[in-house]
Amino acid sequence: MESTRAKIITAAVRCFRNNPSDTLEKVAEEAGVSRRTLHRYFENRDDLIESCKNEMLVSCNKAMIIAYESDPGPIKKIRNMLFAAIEQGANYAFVKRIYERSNFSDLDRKKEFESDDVKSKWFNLIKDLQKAERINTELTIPWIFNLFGSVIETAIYAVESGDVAKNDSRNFAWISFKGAIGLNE
Amino acid sequence: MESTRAKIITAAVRCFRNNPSDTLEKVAEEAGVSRRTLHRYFENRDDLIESCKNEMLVSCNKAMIIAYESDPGPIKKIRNMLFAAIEQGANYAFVKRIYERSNFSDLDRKKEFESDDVKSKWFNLIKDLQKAERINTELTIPWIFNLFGSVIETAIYAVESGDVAKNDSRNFAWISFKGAIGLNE
DNA sequence: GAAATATGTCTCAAATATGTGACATACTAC
DNA sequence: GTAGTATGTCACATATTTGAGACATATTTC
Repeated sequence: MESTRAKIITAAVRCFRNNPSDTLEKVAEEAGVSRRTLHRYFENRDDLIESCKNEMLVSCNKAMIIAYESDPGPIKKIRNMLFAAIEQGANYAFVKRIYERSNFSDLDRKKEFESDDVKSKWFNLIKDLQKAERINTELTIPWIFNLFGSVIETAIYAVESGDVAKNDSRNFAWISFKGAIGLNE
Repeated sequence: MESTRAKIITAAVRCFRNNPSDTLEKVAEEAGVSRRTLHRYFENRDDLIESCKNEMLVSCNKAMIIAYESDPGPIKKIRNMLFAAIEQGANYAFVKRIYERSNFSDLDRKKEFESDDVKSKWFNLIKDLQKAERINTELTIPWIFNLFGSVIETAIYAVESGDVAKNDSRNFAWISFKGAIGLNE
């Protein structure tokens, strides 16, 4: 059974993702605990958000590292990382939004995130494919990185909104991402 | 010279886009007016947000209709609509986020937006291209629609974050979108 | 089943955000 | 320059959100 702490974090991620100003009352309700209990685990709002960031970052990184290592081929690696991120759903979306919104006080953390193992692995894969002219050489790597995140977010959102069936979504995402960077598998 | 009302709306769009719970104090400051003045133009927070929605919707729709009509060719129409949306920048991003976040009370408006002229024009363009097998037939139209919005948002964000130069951004967006839907120009 | 731990309920104080009135000042039109 | 309009400043009432204490109740552990 999920710990109370974990339940609260899951609830907070769901809430804050839509609306970063949801009240702690609502988060507690969503988690099925009282607000008083929430305060026993998290001193204040910032503490809660900080905890969400950390946990989600760990969760996403772990999933993507596993995906990275699941196949020796660079293209399969990238595909599986895409799938893993989509599978993370709300977790991934939360991290992405948080860093989009990040202000100066978050810059250190952002740098930390950016210099992260997973990201550099991903960068190297793309760099090599571009060097080998397997993908479009007009596009810059930062653009491709942003695009990768967007396609993932689109896939997550498309399912949540009911626009696209869950099974279709990850396939569409891969087809679209491949095409977008000019990759012929 | 921009009217005070317009200044406030512009500021509100910028603020609420990052953080929908920014205080009215901050919006006023961003607009360079006092909070008291803000309240003279907008009864309350809801009134302000409602006004932002309306104005941004009008602004985006107008820009995209002009783009639509700027060229007889369907592909150029789509490309120019993409460019127009990117050009709208914060305006477009605000509208997109608002509707992603929309709850039940917004559903009517959302439907209104969805049945909108611009969207149906866009849908028909894509539908025709797909029927003519000019673009990938595996992908569904709702997916392509979501993707279109994401690519636009990516282009806007990539410039704002400094990752990609402004001139590159819209070209990258078009290259990527074309590729993503399998369009050969 | 007793002790320890976790959670809920009720309560309250402090902080923050909001809406508005009263009046001063700046700007515009004529 | 004067009337009229727009805006700023200050003050204040109200509502909301937050954080925590005191104590009851439930759950776990031994």
